[in-house]
Amino acid sequence: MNEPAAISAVLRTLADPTRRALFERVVGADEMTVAELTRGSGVTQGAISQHLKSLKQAGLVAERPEGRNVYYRAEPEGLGPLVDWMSHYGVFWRDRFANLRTLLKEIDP
Amino acid sequence: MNEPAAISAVLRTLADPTRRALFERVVGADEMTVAELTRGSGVTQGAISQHLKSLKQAGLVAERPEGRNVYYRAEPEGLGPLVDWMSHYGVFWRDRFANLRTLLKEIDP
DNA sequence: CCGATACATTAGCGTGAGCTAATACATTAG
DNA sequence: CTAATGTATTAGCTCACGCTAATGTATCGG
Repeated sequence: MNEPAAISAVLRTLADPTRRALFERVVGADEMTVAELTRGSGVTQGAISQHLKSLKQAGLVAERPEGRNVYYRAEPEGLGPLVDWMSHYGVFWRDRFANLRTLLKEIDP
Repeated sequence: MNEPAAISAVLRTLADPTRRALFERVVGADEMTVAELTRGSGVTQGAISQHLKSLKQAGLVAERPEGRNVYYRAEPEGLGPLVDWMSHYGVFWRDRFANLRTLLKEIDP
């Protein structure tokens, strides 16, 4: 996928609150099954599968089938296009760089 | 606006390709009128005004009326919620930190 | 004044997104 | 084998979105 399309895909995918919440839950855990993700989501299992399909196509999650379960995990590279796109507007980040600095130190002191 | 709503607004606003292109053009210049932004946009002036309204409500642009012209400029704080949201997933950035490091040095050597 | 210009707003149209309910398919349990 | 469980897929509904065309409003020029 070329970059502009990737950016559109990531933004469009994360724009939906239900789907973003789903992604955040996947991020929080190492792996989760569809059934676990359905519980407490407020929507049907079918809807969850559809959202996971979108997230997968956007490169934000990956799946690992095991028996009749399918475990989903977050995919690091998925947010890459968004990071790259925002890097283009780095001039706007200056007010927020305290956060980034903290983050940098925490990861690579 | 509370933070979750702000994130949704920013993501939803930037998800549309036409609107994102509009934002990128505003970022590229200091200020632009609606007529200038309409030229080469591929859509009607009315559509541009609608998109600018969305961008304004998301906090991504600001306006400065002057006579019968209205000058639009990019608004730094608008991307803040998105930066904050992504900071939460800093664990995913490691592959991309070269870019951020470069950016940091460039701004505060 | 009066026509032209710049922008905003509205109604209406077409399209796509998200949801449910139902179904299909594979796997496990008994 | 049969029933139950986990997941994906589909059809169909509703609704919001982006667009155009048209109109409204204010400002500038002659």
